[in-house]
Amino acid sequence: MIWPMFNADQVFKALADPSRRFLLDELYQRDGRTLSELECGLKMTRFGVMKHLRILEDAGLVITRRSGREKLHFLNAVPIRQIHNRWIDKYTERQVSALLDLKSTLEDKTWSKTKKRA
Amino acid sequence: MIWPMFNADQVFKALADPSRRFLLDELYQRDGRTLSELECGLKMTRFGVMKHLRILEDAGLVITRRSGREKLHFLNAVPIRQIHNRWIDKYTERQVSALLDLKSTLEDKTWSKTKKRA
DNA sequence: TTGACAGGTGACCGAATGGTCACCTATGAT
DNA sequence: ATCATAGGTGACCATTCGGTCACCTGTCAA
Repeated sequence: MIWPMFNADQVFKALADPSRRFLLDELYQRDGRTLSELECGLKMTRFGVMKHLRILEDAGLVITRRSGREKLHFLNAVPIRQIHNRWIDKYTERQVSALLDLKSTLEDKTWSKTKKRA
Repeated sequence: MIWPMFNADQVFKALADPSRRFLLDELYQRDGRTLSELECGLKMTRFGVMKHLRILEDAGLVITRRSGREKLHFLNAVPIRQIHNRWIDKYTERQVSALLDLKSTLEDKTWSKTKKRA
């Protein structure tokens, strides 16, 4: 059987750049975007965006499909989950996720939904 | 209320280096190690390891406690879970984690527990 | 108290990274 | 056919990053 095997180093390196995380955020919000669409959100030339998308694709965080002369980009969450599983076992997961659920509940009550992301 | 707020950029940058991921692996296996203990596992001078631990600590991935002239290091999984939550919603989580559980089950049956990590 | 041991700082250097540009290929509309 | 549009490549440069070293601080034991 052929499972897509993700190179941990590539995944982490890919996630290390804020522009690439922004691209993942965009795809998380809506899949299937083209290079030109994704280019709009970043103050950067097309070539920079292309380079970033290439790195995300090589890492397996983004999957692409050609459609005519366009290239559609899709988010793949599997490598993210693998990162999670590396340092969080089933037991710890319950504690940590409960803590963060509580945190977001409190934030929604007291403040507005302000999310600070880099 | 004072919640420990993690800077996303620091966390991802911290995770981008294989030596630092190795240090987290070590602490995941057993908490409360000193610099000297952690130094042994890496082919690097003490100063390099110290720099890496500093970066992990600043990112909130490692928490430290002084004990006499020693400094004990502990793994903190919360930022890892936050990464997870950024791109994996509750619905996707079920699919992805089921997929990875199946994957590891199959691997345990067919092969031995070989883990390739960078 | 003095020496050995655990930890810490700032400067420094080679390697890797982010971003741009000149230039090229392929697809679709007219 | 041809021209605008979407995507792609390789070289190049400034900045950042990983690692080392000379040197310093603090703590425990004899």
